[in-house]
Amino acid sequence: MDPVVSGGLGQSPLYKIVKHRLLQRLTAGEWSSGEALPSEARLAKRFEVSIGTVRKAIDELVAEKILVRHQGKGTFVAVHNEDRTLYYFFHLVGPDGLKRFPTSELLDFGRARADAGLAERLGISRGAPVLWFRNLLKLQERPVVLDHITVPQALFPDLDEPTLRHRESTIYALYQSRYGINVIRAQERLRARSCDGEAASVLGLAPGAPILEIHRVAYTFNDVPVEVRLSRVNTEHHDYLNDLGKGFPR
Amino acid sequence: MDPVVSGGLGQSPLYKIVKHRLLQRLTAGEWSSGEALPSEARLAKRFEVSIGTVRKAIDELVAEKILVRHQGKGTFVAVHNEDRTLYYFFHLVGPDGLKRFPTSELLDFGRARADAGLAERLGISRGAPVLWFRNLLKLQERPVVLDHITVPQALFPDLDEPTLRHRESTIYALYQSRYGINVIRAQERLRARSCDGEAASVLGLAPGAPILEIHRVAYTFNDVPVEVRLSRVNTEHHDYLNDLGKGFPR
DNA sequence: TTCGATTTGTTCGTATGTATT
DNA sequence: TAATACATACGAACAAATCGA
Repeated sequence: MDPVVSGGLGQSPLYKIVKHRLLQRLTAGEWSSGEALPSEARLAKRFEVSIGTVRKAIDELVAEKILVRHQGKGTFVAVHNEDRTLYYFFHLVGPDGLKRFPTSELLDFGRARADAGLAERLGISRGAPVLWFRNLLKLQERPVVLDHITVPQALFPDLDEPTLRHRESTIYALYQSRYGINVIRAQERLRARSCDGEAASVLGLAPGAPILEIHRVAYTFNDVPVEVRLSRVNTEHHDYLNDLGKGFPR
Repeated sequence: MDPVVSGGLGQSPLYKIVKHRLLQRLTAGEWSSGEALPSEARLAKRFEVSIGTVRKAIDELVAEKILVRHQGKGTFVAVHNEDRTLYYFFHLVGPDGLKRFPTSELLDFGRARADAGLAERLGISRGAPVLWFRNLLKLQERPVVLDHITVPQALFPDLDEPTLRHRESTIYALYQSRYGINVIRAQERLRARSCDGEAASVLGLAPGAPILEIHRVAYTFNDVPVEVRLSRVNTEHHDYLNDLGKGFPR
């Protein structure tokens, strides 16, 4: 049952197969975040292909921000701690158009079971245990985002309130460093809604004021969902910035 | 003043120089939209580089959706008429998550002069003549988006109301086919706001209802701005869909 | 239908340049 | 300085898709 022969990618080009095998090793945790992969020459030997074929496979993984190359040093598993990836899933900017690092405050933490909708979005069974928590993001002292985040218990066995509260970096960096889960993709759906009373008071808005709602599902390798998140954003003083046509070199 | 030697890219790799020269020819209109470029072998001869170097230059232009390759046929200037690019700048989906082609209705058309803010965003001088028009988009008979669009007069010399009203495809396809202007990139800033009375009536909402405001600046080659657009979106029944981490192959 | 010419796609190999340690 | 690693550039051969004779 070698995926090279049987898997979903029957008659694929060699470099796609190499890419797939690299993804498998990555998923299996052979190289953890921040760690260097073997050199291209070594990988070429291991997979018994030319170095150019390995490069082409890595090219795509770099384009997908799963790997990072450094000339003279090596190829590394992308880390969510670094400037390059830190703002990859964070789109809010002030009037000046610059992204700033938000401060984060954990509000609640709890356990529950997945209802039908949640189960479908998380790819788990109905009634499966989940963890949820609410998080408040502030930009320049001003409360801006109220997040309600839900994850499958199974993927984050020992995740609890103090772990979340005392984390060092972003939530996705925690997923990565502590649970080996790499968020590499997300789908967001944005809409304008009226603010309910509680969110209003947290965000410093009048009840009924317009807010931006963002429903996000975050995925790891192979499109496996790992998190569902509802963000409610006060867009009085900040915008959601979206660059179209910038997912390319330089 | 050959950019290879002097231009902004002094000591660049060869393939970057080839890419830059291709962009120049594109801007100069040597190949118009939908047209085929010379074969890679011919381009390699013309630029006196290897075919691999030409391929690497074209690779990036394809990643930027400026060119499209078809095995066995050739390399073509991307056209905004096709499914692949049609929805590139259109992000609204219904509850099912599927994009549908909107119907478009021109509401107003007029001429004005650029104020300070507009001049800055369009990269023109204050007081320069501009054209503006409002456009209503409907999805499944329902009015969803009210666009207020402003462009520099200079780039669209003979653009008038009937031309806009009787266009065959999208607005960007018109820019491309009639004025040779390729919109390849845009920056959008989204926020939630309350709806003013007029927009409310056009969009079938109560005055003061929350709407999604999208401020867009659209760019052509070399980051030259060509259009400023304010979209007001009724997100009662439609979402703005944003895929993060999908700007890559397959 | 078949065949051949053309064009892009894949794979290999090699040499050299540049950054890091 | 030397060794290592990625980056660039070249060339060759064959595969796969397309199109017209």
